[in-house]
Amino acid sequence: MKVGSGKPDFVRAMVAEDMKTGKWGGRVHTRFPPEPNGYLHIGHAKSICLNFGIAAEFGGKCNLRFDDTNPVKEEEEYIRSIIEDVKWLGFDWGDRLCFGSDYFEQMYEWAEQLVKAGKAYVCDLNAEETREYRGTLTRPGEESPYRNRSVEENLDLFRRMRGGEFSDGSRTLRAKIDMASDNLNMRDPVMYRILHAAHPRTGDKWCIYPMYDWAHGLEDSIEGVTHSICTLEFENHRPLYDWFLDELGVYHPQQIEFARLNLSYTVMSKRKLLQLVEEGYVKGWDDPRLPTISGMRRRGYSPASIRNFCGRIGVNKFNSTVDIALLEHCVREDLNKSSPRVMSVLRPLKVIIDNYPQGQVEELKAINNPEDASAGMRKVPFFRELYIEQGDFMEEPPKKFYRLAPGREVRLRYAYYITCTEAIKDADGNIAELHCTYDPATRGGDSPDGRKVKATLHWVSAAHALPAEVWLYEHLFTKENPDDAAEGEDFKSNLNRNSLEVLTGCKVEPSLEGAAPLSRYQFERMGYFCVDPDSLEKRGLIFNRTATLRDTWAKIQKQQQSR
RNA sequence: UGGGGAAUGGUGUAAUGGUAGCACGAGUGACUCUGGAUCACUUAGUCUAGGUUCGAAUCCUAGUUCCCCAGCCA
Repeated sequence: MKVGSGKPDFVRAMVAEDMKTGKWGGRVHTRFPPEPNGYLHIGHAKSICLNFGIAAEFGGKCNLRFDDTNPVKEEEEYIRSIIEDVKWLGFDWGDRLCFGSDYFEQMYEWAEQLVKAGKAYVCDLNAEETREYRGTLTRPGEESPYRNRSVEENLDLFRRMRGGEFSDGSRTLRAKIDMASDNLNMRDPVMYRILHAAHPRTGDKWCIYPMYDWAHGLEDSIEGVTHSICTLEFENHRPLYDWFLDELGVYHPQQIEFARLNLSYTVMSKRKLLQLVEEGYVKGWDDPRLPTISGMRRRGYSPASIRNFCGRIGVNKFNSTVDIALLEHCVREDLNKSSPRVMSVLRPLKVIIDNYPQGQVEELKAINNPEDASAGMRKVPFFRELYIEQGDFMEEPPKKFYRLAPGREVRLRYAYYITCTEAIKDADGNIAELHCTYDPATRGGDSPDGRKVKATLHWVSAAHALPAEVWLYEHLFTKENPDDAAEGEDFKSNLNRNSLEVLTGCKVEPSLEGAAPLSRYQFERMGYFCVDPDSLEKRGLIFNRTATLRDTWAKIQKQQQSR
């Protein structure tokens, strides 16, 4: 599957160069290595598209690998969701579903090898002492008093660590590198810590667990990865990645770092997403307002639109924030071509066609998708009583308002021209219903006398419409950069209070009867909507708004108001 | 103030010594049975200062700004 568009980014250029020089024997093997401690988000999608995309483009392979080396943070549920999300995005790892934990035994043997070579030692410093000995950014560290234990003692202690003799945090296995290194990662990094915790996959077999720096390169090496693509913050870790593999003398992949994705008006860090979920600011990991893959799926994003987005944003080595408008553009672009049109009234206003025969029903032909002739036609019922959108009528229309008003004629899409004769108000002075007349000669929506109208409205038959609930979403945050908060406040203070608006009493076209969960539609003139998975079991039809359509009138209104 | 990275329109990205291009956004207009879509046009950029060169986003020097690193997280 071709994911990228146009010119190769610097990673692809590197891979292409390696193919030319035969560095890896003509092989390309990447991996997507999530830690199962949260749900995947659009930032991960960038990495997924990069890794799987490169493999596909160069005739290579890409593994899905869980970097599950920390049992206290990782859960089965996350593994399940990650598998589902990567698959949904359209990628295939074949039989290469891998787990770092499957290599624990091999990693342990390699650790013993380093101990025997005098390159690793058991250290009795606790966490706080370790930190003190490490020094600071500008001051070199000091060597641990346990640094020069004999190989025999280290081996004995390390085996007893594995055997469960010692308590959590009481000892570590450390690489013996250089406490004076400018790179803090090289100041005798911890390889193993003691953690008497059950692991989702290995149960209680282990009470020592490998650290990322020790484990990751080994996982890549074992799997025969050629290009180990990770994010920028690991650039400082590459010397360590290389050191372990070199000291072991094993197959040595190349680590390449790229910048993670930032998106305006949202947050991407797992920590912040977890906080929003746990503290109830959103309804769960799959809340449609979240940039999680599951949230976007529920919102109505298509896998193709996400892949397309990832191909457009590029890959680089500097931090940047992509305008969320580009993401929205990508969904609209895809959904415009693929989604069936339907007429739904979100905020209904009753219309009575006074001169339309009582009890009569006509089935009018409507086009399912003007962008796709193969989508065919459908019938929509027309009736004496209808609903139109409240916003499509104004008693005193301002300039540039083309829609219905007293005495004005408009077209009902695929139906008739109607003219408003009277607006009935309720006790509070709100418009309660409209009386109109229709012109029978305009059946289907065209006037034989060539008469033009300025507006075409969507509508539903009051007798046939289905009730529905529609959830409208706006950006989760009011600020482009949610972290831009006042003194003493954090990103949560920038949460958009209007990010969700629940509309009840909506009226949707009868053809939507039994619409499948997650199916996507364009509600004409209103936007793209997706059937919420909770729909059927709970309160009947529920739709999530994926994106609005471009709304020229809303723009004019805004301009008029700001004047 | 140690080390490692990086700077191109509002935003994201091309141009590897030879016309600064594309996309999103914004604006204007055309068209339209979705004020949708589509199409056309416009807008706006090489971090700064020197230098090399016929010619610099690209090479050199100095500076500025931003990001990452002091978890027994990944």
